Amino acid sequence: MSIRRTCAICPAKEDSLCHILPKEMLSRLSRVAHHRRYSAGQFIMGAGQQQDWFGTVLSGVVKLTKTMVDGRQQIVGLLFASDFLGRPFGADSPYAAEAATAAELCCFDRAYFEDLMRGCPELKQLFLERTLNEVDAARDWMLLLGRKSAEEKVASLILLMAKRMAREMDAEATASPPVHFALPLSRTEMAEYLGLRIETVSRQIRRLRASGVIQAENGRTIVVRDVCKLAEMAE
Amino acid sequence: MSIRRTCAICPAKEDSLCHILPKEMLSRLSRVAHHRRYSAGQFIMGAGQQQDWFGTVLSGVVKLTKTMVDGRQQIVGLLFASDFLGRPFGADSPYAAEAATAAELCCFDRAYFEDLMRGCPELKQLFLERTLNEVDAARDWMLLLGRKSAEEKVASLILLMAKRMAREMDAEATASPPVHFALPLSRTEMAEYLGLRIETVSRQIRRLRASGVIQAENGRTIVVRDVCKLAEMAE
DNA sequence: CGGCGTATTGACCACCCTCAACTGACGTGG
DNA sequence: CCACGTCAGTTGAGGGTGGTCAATACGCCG
Repeated sequence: MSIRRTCAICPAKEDSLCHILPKEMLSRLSRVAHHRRYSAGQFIMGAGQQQDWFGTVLSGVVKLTKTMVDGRQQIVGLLFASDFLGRPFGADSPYAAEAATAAELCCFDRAYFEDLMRGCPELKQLFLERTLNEVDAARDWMLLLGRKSAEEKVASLILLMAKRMAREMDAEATASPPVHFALPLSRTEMAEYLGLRIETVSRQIRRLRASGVIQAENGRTIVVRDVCKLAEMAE
Repeated sequence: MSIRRTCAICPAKEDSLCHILPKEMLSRLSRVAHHRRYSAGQFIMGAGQQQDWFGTVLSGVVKLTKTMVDGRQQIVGLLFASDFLGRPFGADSPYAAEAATAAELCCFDRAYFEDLMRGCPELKQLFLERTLNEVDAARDWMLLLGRKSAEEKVASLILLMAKRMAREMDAEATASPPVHFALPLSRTEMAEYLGLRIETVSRQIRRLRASGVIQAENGRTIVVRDVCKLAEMAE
């Protein structure tokens, strides 16, 4: 049994959950997996309803959101390439998933994947470790939301995006100090992730630009000129 | 092999991680487990250092905190009876644990417990599900920190504490609408959990009292007169 | 009683929100 | 080709929520 071409050229490869699967299991999984494409802003899955599939992000950025009855919204997580989307084992996902940029997912049947975890302790172990990391990331963000100033929040977010987006690009681009990338989030989304208003985000970005730490050509492209300074501003 | 008395009378029993262990495993675990007592405010484990043991909370409340270099602090989680404390599998815990009230833990050796999980899929499964719930709880709190007003924040926290503390008491006390309990957190700690200042918390509690939703005899005891109204204020 | 730590209360102020106008990019249609 | 609408982002002016600082009250204990 050989691995299908789709898996052999998988962009998430080494970082994905499935890469630890033994060859024959991966081969079988690849047979039931299928890809889905979403355009920016497109709805992926809803809050409070159990989805019959899970997915791995192959490209693009997916946001997880929570919404209050009166419409206030908070982004509670971002998924980049190789991240896993879905809530296995019973409970339904308490948040909605939406494509922040154009995105591609590799999807597999819910029951199938849960069986796979039961049958492959290594897979379950890896998933568990990822979930533990998600807890840590969420709690890190709690510190940001609860204690940081608007300036620190925006600096932290740009730093986070720079780090994660850099991986999607060539290694050489990552090495050279002035990091150059396209923001995967709109101002509105940045605000929703940071617990701020869009105007505040806009003003803080202006200040960062004025201080020479970043350089923004048009609204969506950013050059981080001084990563250290930015990290320092993010505390 | 019989189960030791310590486990037979365990206050966390049905809700603890270990309750799904088969008898003989539990029996062996109980032999290596030992209890630790902490007084309110006492330090339990540090951030960034790997502990050589894990624990289950038997009584009291434990807080998990993150601190910035300049001293700003955020509580990122609360542990009540039957909750698990520790970060298995490699990574060190990125937050500190401290007793919020007098607390008692049931502790077991790190390596031993990790082996136990490897040997008992049911245990690992339960731990995984709990971890998933922790992610959800952390993200719920992100919504609170990012989007709720001071009034909603305080109402949410009192509601949360009322729910969790009620379990520690008699079932009859839970049933009757006016819930009566002792706050496990000081004003400072409430503020650190809510991303507010102590004075703001104090003022909001006063407003809740003025509106008749709660009733506070001395600083640390609270009676929730109208649970529905409180839930409504928390959104 | 005095001392200490925690909580409350008040006065003031700053940061961020709110509202509103404006700009620029893009697409459509006359 | 330009007029027009739309949408995202920017900028400005003003206001409110929650922070800051300081004084006071309260509970606890020696």
